[in-house]
Amino acid sequence: MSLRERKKQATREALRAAALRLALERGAGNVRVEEIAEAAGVSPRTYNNYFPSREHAIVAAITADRAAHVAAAVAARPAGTGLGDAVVDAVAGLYADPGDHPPGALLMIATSSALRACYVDTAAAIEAPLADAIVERCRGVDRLTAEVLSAGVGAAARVALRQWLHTTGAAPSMPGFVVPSGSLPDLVRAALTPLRPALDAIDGPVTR
Amino acid sequence: MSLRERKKQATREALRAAALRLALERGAGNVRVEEIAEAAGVSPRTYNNYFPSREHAIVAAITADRAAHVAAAVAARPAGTGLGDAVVDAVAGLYADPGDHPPGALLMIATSSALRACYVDTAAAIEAPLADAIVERCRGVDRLTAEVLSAGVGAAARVALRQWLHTTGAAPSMPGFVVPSGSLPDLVRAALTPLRPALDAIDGPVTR
DNA sequence: GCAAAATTATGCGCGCACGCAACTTTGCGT
DNA sequence: ACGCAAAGTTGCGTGCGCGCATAATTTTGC
Repeated sequence: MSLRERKKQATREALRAAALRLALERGAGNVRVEEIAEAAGVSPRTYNNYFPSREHAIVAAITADRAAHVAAAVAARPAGTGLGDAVVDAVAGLYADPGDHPPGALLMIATSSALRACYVDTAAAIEAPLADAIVERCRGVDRLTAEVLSAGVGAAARVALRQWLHTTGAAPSMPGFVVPSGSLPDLVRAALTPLRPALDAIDGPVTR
Repeated sequence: MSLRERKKQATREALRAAALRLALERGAGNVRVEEIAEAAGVSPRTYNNYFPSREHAIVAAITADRAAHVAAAVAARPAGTGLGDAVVDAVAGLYADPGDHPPGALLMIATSSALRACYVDTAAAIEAPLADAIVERCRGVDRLTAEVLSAGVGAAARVALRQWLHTTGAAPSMPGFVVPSGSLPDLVRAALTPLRPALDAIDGPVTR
């Protein structure tokens, strides 16, 4: 990897880290782009060369590179597995890994509506690679079908995310008291279930 | 209806009309919010009390109230019809009606990337009423399933819209030369087809 | 009718996103 | 080692979205 790309990734990571740290320190709404940029040792203008909005850097510190994982996870399933099982396991697995998130991060995201919207939208990032993974796995399907199914999966994930964040963060009256109300992976699985007939109709229309 | 609501609707309509007219006259990118507001006889600040962004007023002049139509269209299908037929017909019917759009309007939307994104996002507006219509029609389904299915339908519509706008507007080299590349309703139907197994699995799991 | 209450319109200010035009750094061939 | 083209960074200016406080307008209660 060239020096250029290493520097870019270093800057991106520095911005992510600075954004998350500052947001945790003083609350999501009290962080200016200028401050994030300064903490990362970079110009305010440069910040928007890396992230399209103020919230994206904070959320990116948590979601990092989900997109790449999905495609790999779908491709990693044994060839005998049905599309439904492969996709559901892959997507649910995305949200099963706790990662190294600072404990208050998800709570903060659930609290701020702007961050919620941004976090929910990250589910859209899995659609394109998922479509590629589907056409790669099931050669018979056309492009439109693959895109519709992956968009449907993304939409279901968004519904699950939204519901989870809503029930999790909806406790403004008593701060510090948060009930996860069920694990996220289970909620994602439940949200994906109504789509399984559509998924399963692809690769195994006669296998039953 | 009270005087207040009538005035509000009049203002909203005036803003829509002014936005569309100005955008058609001098191009989508050469219209400032201030000008739209002035043409509608209202303060610039008031504009953003009616529309959240500059593009929304323009797009709203075309899409108007799609959301209400979907719920009505789904509910209007005979009770014997399956959920799949009802939803597909209702959504496809939305885009079949040519309406009274000025001829260049859709071309303009297809040309500007910002307007494209905004127009595609309007498909999300049908999700909430569609979810309501689904729980209304099929009493057995839980809320999560209805929301996931309607979100999937909205996602499929977005894919269709995006593809249609892409193939329609992708002719920057030869302006004025536009091939619709197939009717939008047919494309919507095609995009909804992969989801039919999921839709049909709801109300008629034993009817086959 | 009229004054209080509720709702809406407006002005102001701030921060953000981004196009544009310099300027600086990096990669690469000679 | 040198220089040039490509890529990245920065400052500047503009328009936008919106929170907030205030004025104008409609509705309500009497």
